Amino acid sequence: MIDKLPREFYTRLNVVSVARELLGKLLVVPARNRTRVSGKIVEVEAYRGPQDRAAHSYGGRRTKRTETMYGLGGTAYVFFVYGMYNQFNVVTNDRDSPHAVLIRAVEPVEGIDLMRQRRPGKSDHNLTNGPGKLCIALGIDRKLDAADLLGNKVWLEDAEQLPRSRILSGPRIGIDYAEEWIDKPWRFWIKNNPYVSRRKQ
DNA sequence: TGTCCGATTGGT
DNA sequence: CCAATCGGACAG
Repeated sequence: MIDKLPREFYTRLNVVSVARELLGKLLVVPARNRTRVSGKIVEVEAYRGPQDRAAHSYGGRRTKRTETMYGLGGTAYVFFVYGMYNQFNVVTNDRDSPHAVLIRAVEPVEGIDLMRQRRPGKSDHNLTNGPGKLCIALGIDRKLDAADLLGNKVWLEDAEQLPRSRILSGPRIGIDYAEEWIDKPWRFWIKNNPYVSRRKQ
């Protein structure tokens, strides 16, 4: 089995670099009978609290929900929005430095039959091409909030480093309230990958 | 306790 | 374009 990404991958200081380097990595969730459901990360966004107006931790906001963002790099931050969807994030940097990377889309790799069961009626390219969708397909919910990514509930595995020429970037999605932070090009995706979420590229 | 709104999605 | 849907954040 391929090794889990080590702690040092997550505890680096620059969340934007970590976000870019997460492209191509494998997100793994164990399923029944020692099977796995997994996907290759194809789209991410960096959130650099407490300065970043778009981050939940903006201004040092520290509540029951955001507390997870203040944990050690290599922790899962799973939150619930719009009354129906979960969103999976990777906490980065040291403890008390509330940075995180939102995983916006993955390409199915293992367990695609289970993903189809969990997203009935959806075509394969529509199983995991959005942050809420991939949580449904992979079986991620708030029970995984604060899980250690070096533990056995959810983790990431290494993969080949993508050359910069295969990566595109642009502004983050759904943060119209973030004022001067709206235009930061902190969304990254793999060029021409069909599993990147829809809406402007 | 009451109000406002969201790091989205799917259907019109 | 817009409704769904409900927990989190914050004011009072």
